[in-house]
Amino acid sequence: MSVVTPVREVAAMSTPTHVPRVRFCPAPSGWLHVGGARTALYNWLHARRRGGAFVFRVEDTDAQRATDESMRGMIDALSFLGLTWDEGPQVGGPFGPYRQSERQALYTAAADLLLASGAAYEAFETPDELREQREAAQAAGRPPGYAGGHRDLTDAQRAAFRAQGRQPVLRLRTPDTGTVEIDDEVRGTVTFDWSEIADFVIRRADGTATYVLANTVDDLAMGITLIARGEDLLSATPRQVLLISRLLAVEDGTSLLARALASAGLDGAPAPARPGYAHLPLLVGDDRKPLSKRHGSVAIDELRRQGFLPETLVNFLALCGWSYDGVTERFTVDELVERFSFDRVGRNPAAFDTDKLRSMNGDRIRDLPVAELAARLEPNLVDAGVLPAAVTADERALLAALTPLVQERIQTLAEAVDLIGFCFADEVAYDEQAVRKHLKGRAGEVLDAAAVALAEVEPWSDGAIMRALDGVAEDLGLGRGKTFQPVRVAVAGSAVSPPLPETLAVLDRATVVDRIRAARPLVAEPQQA
RNA sequence: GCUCCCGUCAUCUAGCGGUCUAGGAUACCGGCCUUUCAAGCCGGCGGCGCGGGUUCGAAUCCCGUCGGGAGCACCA
Repeated sequence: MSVVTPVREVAAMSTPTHVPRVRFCPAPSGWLHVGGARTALYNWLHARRRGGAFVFRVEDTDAQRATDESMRGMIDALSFLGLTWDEGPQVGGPFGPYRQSERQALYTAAADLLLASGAAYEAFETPDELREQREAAQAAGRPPGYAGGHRDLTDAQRAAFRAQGRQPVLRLRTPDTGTVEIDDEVRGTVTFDWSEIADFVIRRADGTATYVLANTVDDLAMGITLIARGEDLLSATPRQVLLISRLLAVEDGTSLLARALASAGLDGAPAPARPGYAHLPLLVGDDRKPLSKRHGSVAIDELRRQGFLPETLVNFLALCGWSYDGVTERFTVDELVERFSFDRVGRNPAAFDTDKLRSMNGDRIRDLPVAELAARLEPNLVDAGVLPAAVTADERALLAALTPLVQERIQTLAEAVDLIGFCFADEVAYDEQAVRKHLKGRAGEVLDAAAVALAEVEPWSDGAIMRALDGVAEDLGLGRGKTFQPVRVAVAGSAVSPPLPETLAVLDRATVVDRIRAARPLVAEPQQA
């Protein structure tokens, strides 16, 4: 399906709201965490549902923080989740480039035009002076925002500042009176007083664009119809709304934005319109504080490494702030696309509940076809060093046989490592506690008898092994607990493993018998013989 | 300090004036099952922040209050 052409047709009909264009625009610093992924997901879902376009734009205007590594991480994480973008890095699109570092000429042109039109003005305060003003204002109980000191400088004053070697920033003039109403798809109408909103910087002294400018210009230039982002940006919205008005202001038949686009030699959306808004509730940690590294794993890549399935993550993230009917919690991606809408998004912040995530992941693991699960387990076992990078056919066959045994015992793929790692190891790593607890008393007799019984049992199958072990138990007059556990510890090194007969059956008889004999000396004999 | 947002079990959430002695899920507790660990099944614990209104009737509407969060940057 083409996601680009319809926009032009729609623009021609001047009803741009029919085909939504949404975007996800992270700053490439750090990793994609669950909050960002949730924002990306909601946007993606919205675009997919209405046959619109999902635009991925990289906001790397702050060269200090942006890194290529982070950029790759974002791309990998989105790809892992299956959130494919229609326009953006790697795939291009009609309104590129999609990295803001490559669009500076556009912001410069827009800022120049804003200055020429009188919407913006030059301010010469240094960062230190602004900090002092802010502190003084705070101390006096006044709002800390810019007070408008350089709003109405004369040419002579500006020249004097320049003569001192100062470089000005550009500030946008905000109204002194009146209100702005923001019509938000999740919050309804939110009203702000213009008097609360100070003149803000759109271009830094070094000539680069700030977030508000770059972000607003690009949303317009790229024909974005709905801006869905975190609630933390709600109070920045009036400034963007104002900037949008200034950018869309028409003079001599062309908008300021169109002129900026032309002078930068870039293509923009044919008929940019004022985008709508949807401010998503914050995703917080289990302590109700904003998510950070302290909250364990909140990076998508880390969750992937731990063995969370992308379909679980997508399902779970969808539920972090959105609900369908309050009862249904299990959704396929297609069902989400079909059902998602911003009007079902809640307004209160959601805590990221790892326990529930694990539970949902376990459910999905259990529902996977065995062969599929085995295939997904493999890379995790390789990462953990249980399997070599080049997995042999034998190892793969063993994994396939083991997979049904772990399927209902793990919540994450990584948990399989502890459960069946011993099956692939050359040597058993004995858990000290397990040895102390189970290799004592009559365990020696059990191991001796089990070694003999298992060396002879025919066929080498779980049923026959079960009967052999039961025979040992009966001969010694012990229960299954007292017989199975010593054998389990001898073979697995641990008191916890998948069901014993089934597990032994998939291993070589020789391996099993050897391990039982090798463990024999570990048994602590009773003090009195 | 100012502005804005939010407030149902520990957690996520349903609820849009009567069907709510507030429903579901996770976690937790107990039982069944049982060779360990799980899974599964059954049962249990547990909540409308508070105070005023409006109304025959309020978790639902209004006001206040308290609490939490975000923003007020030459960061995004």
